[in-house]
Amino acid sequence: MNPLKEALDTLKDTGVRITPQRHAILEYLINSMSHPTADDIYKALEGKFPNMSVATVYNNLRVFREVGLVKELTFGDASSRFDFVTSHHYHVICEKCGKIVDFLYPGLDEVEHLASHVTGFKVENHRMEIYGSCPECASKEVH
Amino acid sequence: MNPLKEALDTLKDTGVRITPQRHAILEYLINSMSHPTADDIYKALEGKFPNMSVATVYNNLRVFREVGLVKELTFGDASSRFDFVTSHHYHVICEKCGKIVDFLYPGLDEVEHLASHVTGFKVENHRMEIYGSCPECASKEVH
DNA sequence: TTCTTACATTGTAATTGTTATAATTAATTT
DNA sequence: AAATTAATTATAACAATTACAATGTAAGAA
Ligand SMILES: [Mn+2]
Ligand SMILES: [Mn+2]
Ligand SMILES: [Zn+2]
Ligand SMILES: [Zn+2]
Repeated sequence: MNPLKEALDTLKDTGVRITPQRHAILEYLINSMSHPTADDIYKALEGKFPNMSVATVYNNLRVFREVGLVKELTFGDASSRFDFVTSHHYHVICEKCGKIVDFLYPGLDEVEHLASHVTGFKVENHRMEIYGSCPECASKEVH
Repeated sequence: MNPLKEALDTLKDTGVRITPQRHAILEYLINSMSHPTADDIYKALEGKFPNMSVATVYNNLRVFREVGLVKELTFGDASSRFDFVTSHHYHVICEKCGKIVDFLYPGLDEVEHLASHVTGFKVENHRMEIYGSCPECASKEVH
């Protein structure tokens, strides 16, 4: 089944109304294959929805996050980015141009276990990102 | 040698003037043994420096970051936290009360290597945090 | 010392991403 | 259809941070 249809089913199951705006935001998240900001989405859809409020984008991204359809990525400096949730993965980020690349890695269970053991925390999850220069930016560096 | 003295030497070596405000901010960062926000520092020092501007705190934290004395920690939602740099470590964070605990773990070199291999990035560093409930909050949960 | 210049601090305004609020519109239930 | 509930819109508010201009301070040259 295609991911959009599946996402819409999730909304239906959790009693969240499927509005044209929500449909469009989901569709954009899935098709863009990137990690857009709320503003990216807002701008991308202003052709189709000239009257949509930026608050609607934020509201709906929060709704999607709450039902587990999207993951919010927060990289310190700038604004949040949103990732349509497929399988669990990490991100490799270019510090020069900001490019974000998905990166699969088998879960770091051992780290979570050790952290729990050492600190006494009930560990739920973790985040990890890898930073560096993408091939394009790295090649520009050496000139 | 004590860390404050060492930090002041670093400033001297890099040609950064040691002002009373800078001295006090560094001292607070080292002695508090925590991960304060800029505002925490500002409030903690307003007794000693009633006229210090919040801009001064931000300016100097940036200076300290640039010369490698402090690390800025950005956890999405709230404001940045600042960590006086000692040895490399990770953080375990309570999602209930916000407590932050240092956590030592041998470097995840393997992850960096694989990421570099798979994406072609020139990998520089990574970040990782572990999330869960601290012992106090976890015990409150089960009631 | 006095003059000069560079750096630092202060107070405040501006900026940015995000959220809150109230009014309006749309969808669902009765 | 009427009533109820949820969603959207427009705009104001907010909080963290930065920019800016004016003032203050310290080191170096004369
Ligand atoms: Mn991703
Ligand atoms: Mn720490
Ligand atoms: Zn790049
Ligand atoms: Zn806690």
